[in-house]
Amino acid sequence: MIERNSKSELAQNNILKAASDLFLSGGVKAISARAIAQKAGVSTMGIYSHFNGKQGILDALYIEGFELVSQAMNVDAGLTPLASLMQATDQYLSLGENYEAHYRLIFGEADSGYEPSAEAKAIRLESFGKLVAVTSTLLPASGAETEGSSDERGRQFALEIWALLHGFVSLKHHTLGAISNDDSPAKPYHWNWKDSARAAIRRLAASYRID
Amino acid sequence: MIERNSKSELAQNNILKAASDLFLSGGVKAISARAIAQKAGVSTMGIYSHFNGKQGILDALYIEGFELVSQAMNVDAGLTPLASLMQATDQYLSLGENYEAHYRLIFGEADSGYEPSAEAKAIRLESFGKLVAVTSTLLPASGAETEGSSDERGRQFALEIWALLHGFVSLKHHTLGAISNDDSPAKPYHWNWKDSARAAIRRLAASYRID
DNA sequence: GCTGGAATATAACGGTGTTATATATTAGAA
DNA sequence: TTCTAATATATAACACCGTTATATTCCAGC
Repeated sequence: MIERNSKSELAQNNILKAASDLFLSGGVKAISARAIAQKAGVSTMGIYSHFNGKQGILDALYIEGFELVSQAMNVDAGLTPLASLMQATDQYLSLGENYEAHYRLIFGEADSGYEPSAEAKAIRLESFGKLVAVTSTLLPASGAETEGSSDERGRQFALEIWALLHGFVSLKHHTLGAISNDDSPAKPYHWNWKDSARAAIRRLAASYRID
Repeated sequence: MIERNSKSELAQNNILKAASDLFLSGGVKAISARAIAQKAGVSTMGIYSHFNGKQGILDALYIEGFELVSQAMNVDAGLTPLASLMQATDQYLSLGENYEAHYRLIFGEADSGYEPSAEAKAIRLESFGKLVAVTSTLLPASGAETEGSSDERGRQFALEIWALLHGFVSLKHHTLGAISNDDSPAKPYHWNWKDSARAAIRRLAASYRID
């Protein structure tokens, strides 16, 4: 029984590792069922018996991606609210760069036909819940009645943070990649997209009176 | 000569109209070469002789999308800077909803293998240039030296506007769609993603002292 | 009317996701 | 230990995809 589970689990682990490796190096185009099966040393039917086909493979990678997003929210203890926010910002921007394949999958830029499973959707909702919880602790106590309940204010803040950061990462992938000059000052505008994103986050923090 | 050009142009127009119609109703999955050819009444070879294949079809749709983005920046004359900004905001958010297929294509959520042609990239750069020009006119005169040149300040503002709006539209497509309640108050959080985006833009405008 | 270039139609290529079918493996019961 | 049934696997095949080779048709110009 143990040996049988080990063999089946071994096949599953081999398949997922093969999928992750191919995905990190070549993106979604690199993870055909045939390519994964060949790299994992199984038959294409194994992708279906162990993982519900491409759907299961993409779900697993999607969940990996949201685990990375959750990890980006972990900051050092003892920092000021602004320092915490800036550290999480840098971690998120680096995620968008260093795990580009996972990032693109999360935001639908990998396989337009992919629809996350219920389990995968639950994990992304958890990620958003964690974001709301973490960013709410950064907000100063609110006094003004017009700003709505602290729950609503916390969620609006979380949304603005995420929309702004994701906006920069996505624009970097599709529009600004041609004009960002992380490495080359010869490009037209001569600016750094990450510094631009950091400045935007600082301005947002100031508008919420975080310092 | 005229009749022959008309016939060739007729074929091109039929192909592009077929592609746009299928794209608007079914997204990128609906625009296979065979489906477009059948709907346009030509052979698949016609997609290649008139349009350089799928590349040319996607380029044409991509350009349509950026034309829509540029149109979203056209606002009524005589408005205050803040009213102009809010009108453009509403137009952009509606674009993300009503032309979802085009919007997804622009931001790489349609066909991960698609790389815009040089012509298409030039048109998107024009779009960004227009955004910078339009939003710069909304900024009050800057006095503080620490805020950088007015060109840099204008571009940073344009980027923040676009990152924020695109961030909201993209999150709506992929994460917040499950929790937005445009139509149904039964969903968990009971809020309106567009109102949230508007509030974020107002806050950003205030931080740039636009009113 | 003929010729050559352009356009078109069709079938085929090599890829994809998926699975039907045959075969191999293995656990459990007798 | 043997047999059976369930599970897993390997292979080939299906239908679809983007693309194009090849044959045929159309048409402009001489």
